[in-house]
Amino acid sequence: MSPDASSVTSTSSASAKRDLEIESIDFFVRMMSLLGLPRSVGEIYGLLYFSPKALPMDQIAARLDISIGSTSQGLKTLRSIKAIRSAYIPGDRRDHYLAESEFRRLFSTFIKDEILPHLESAKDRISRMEKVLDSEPTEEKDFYKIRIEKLKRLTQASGRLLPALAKLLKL
Amino acid sequence: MSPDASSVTSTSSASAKRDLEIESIDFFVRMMSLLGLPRSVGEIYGLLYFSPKALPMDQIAARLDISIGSTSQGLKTLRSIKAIRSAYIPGDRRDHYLAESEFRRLFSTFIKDEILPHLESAKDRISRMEKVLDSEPTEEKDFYKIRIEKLKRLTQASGRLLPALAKLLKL
DNA sequence: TGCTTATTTCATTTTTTTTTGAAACCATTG
DNA sequence: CAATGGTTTCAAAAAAAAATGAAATAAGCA
Repeated sequence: MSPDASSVTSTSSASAKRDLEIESIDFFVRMMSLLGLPRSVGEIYGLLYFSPKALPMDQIAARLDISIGSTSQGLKTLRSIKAIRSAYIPGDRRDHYLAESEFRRLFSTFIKDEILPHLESAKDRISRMEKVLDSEPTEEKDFYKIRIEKLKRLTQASGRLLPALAKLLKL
Repeated sequence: MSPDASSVTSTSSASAKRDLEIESIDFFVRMMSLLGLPRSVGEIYGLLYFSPKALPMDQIAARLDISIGSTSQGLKTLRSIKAIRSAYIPGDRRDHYLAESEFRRLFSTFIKDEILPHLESAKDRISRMEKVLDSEPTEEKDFYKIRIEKLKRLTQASGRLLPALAKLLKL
């Protein structure tokens, strides 16, 4: 029964805002978990996405009822994938955060940072495989050759497709 | 120094095969974890991918040194995403498994089974948001309207792009 | 410079996910 | 139709991932 300490600044329905907020948080928690990011990261982004004003860390933690440790970590992650940016609020020492609403760019960053590096190391691995196969006389050489060839094509195709996709999303 | 109990059926270098196997397992463990699938699933697929002959469950478990419980579970997962198929070996009661080498199809299945359903529920959620926004007079209505609009565009774009991508991969 | 407030870091705890191993179940065959 | 071999299931254990909370650090202000 304690009154909500957070600022109720408007005369308009707080519950409508809350409803939207909750749907948004729910939406992004799922979305982020699809990208393998922890729940707290989705919660933070979801909250910021439907917040008309930039929010400082302590308010984010309070509204979501998570620790400031998680919040700090989550904000760090979101900064690293450029999903949020901080806004300067005069007369307030705290950093204030806004969601980068162009969510598609986020995917693009994700592809670039999380997927493409794996592809790079895949290329190295395939070279190693080819070297092994050449170096020793192995039965079923054809079988192995074909499999390696298929892996190679897969990584090449991805190496072309993903950057194209990333570019497409950035627009 | 104990002799390897697993079948050494050929005169060709077993170590070359082993090397390829290890690289393959390593490769697919990473790949599958990118899709959020457990390590054991990647291991099994990696082993099968570079196995010229179909392997029964107990041999898979033995080679990977994992429990038959994990193996059974992993095979079930791989079957569900059509990443493997079983081959009938006359005179042997055990099921034998082969990797479906067209790995791209696997992505396609993944998109269809794991991502598109989320998109469906996202549409419902957005309708709910619109209803909330219409029902109550809220300040910053424009802000919320724009955000909902952006979400809508995102899901619509994905709803078009992903099936197209899935089709492309299936070829 | 020292004081205060904000933020980060990180060891510990909690939660979630994955693996194990044994029992239950199934299916073939002698 | 029992016995054997193969597979699945699932409760418990182990491992991995995430969240907490408090100490360390940084950063603005008097």
